[in-house]
Amino acid sequence: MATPAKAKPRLRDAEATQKRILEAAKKEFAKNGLGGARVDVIAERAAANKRMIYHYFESKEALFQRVLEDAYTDIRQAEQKLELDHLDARAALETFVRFTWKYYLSNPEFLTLVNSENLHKAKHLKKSNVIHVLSRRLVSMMEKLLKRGVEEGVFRDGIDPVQLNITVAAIGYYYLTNRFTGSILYEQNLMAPEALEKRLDFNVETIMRLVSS
Amino acid sequence: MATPAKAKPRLRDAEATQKRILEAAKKEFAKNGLGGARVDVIAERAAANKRMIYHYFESKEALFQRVLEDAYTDIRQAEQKLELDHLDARAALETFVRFTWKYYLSNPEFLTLVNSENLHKAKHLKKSNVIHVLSRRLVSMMEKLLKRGVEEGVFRDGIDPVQLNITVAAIGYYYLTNRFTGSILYEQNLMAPEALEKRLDFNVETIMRLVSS
DNA sequence: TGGCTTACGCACTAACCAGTTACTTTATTA
DNA sequence: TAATAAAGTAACTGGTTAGTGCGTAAGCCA
Repeated sequence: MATPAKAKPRLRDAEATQKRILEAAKKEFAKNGLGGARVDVIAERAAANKRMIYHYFESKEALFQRVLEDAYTDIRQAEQKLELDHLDARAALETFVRFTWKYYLSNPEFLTLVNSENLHKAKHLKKSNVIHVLSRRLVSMMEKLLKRGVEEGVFRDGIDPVQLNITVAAIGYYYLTNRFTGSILYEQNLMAPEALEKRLDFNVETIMRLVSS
Repeated sequence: MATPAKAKPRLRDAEATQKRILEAAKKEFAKNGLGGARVDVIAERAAANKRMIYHYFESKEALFQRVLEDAYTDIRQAEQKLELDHLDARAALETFVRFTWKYYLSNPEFLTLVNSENLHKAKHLKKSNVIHVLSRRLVSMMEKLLKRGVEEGVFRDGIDPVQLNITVAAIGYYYLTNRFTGSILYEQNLMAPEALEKRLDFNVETIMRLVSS
């Protein structure tokens, strides 16, 4: 009754195995980077045989590309679900800043995967076809939001949506991806609940002041 | 006359060999991360024997720690050389923002080394002793600058110097470390001279608006 | 129910790589 | 100048790792 779709838990389930491999791979790649990740570890954590990884995903690098694509798809889909049109421009932008922060905070693997991909000069993302459609939606969302803010008289004119997107990402991403070195340099636990709250407020302030007319 | 210190270019020069190893290691670690870096490659690029690396620097990880310490020392020293006290608060802060950007731009290895260290949860930086002194100087520099700005009546009161430091770093660091994925996502070359200039101006604007009274 | 497709697993290999052993060569100093 | 310390080298080792060959059995369909 509770699980109508998967009536019989098949002993052999290609789809489920692939899902387990992808999930394990995301964790392993995020933890150790592409180079440091071990295929054997992925197989073990997926409760699958290593042979299966090469059966479903050609190679370690092809698997990494798939994990990366899935990660971008996930964040871009979550952004689209925000439905910022229902809010006035200022509230919408603040919602977006808070969302971005929370997404990074609850999906730290995303940060590490992106870092790893940049270490490899984005060679895997280059091969991907799904990426462009996703990010175009994000830019046009920000474009509309900025235009609306100008019309409402609360945002100044002429702000580049790409620069703003990058900045919103940057102020959250940098803090969180460098949380370990940051905590040592500044001699405080940057991941303490109060510290996180403080940073999010600071980020909202930064963006609001940046766009305000 | 031109080189008074090193009269005879010795065939065997411990100091010079160590320097060559450190320089080669910085490049290799920055290019491939700690895990992806190859000790043999470092030895070859340093025109030294691999045994020398273990003679001077115990292990691969100890060498990485040393490279990382040197990198932090270099940027902190460069910051101190700015002598921001000679400028009014607004000019001083703008100078600092522009310096930070230019430093990252001309020392991209720094970004990758820090990323790599965070992938390893800052385990090497934890062992370091020189780091704290360096970063305390940076925070107090920003503290003084903010205080001066308030006294001049150009900055608002109550800005956390650590948050500001993190933000100045973030808006430059993120753009540059993610230049490869960014160029694909936004379908433009983020490293084109005009794009770089545009970003730096945007960053100055972001910080100035953030602190303005 | 027998035949065929495909999910799955064991055990291997070829290459790689951090670190070491045992040695030679060069410079310094008693 | 002989002794000694330090710089440098080549070849090796033990462990690891991405990728594979080959075999087994589960599920599907005629």
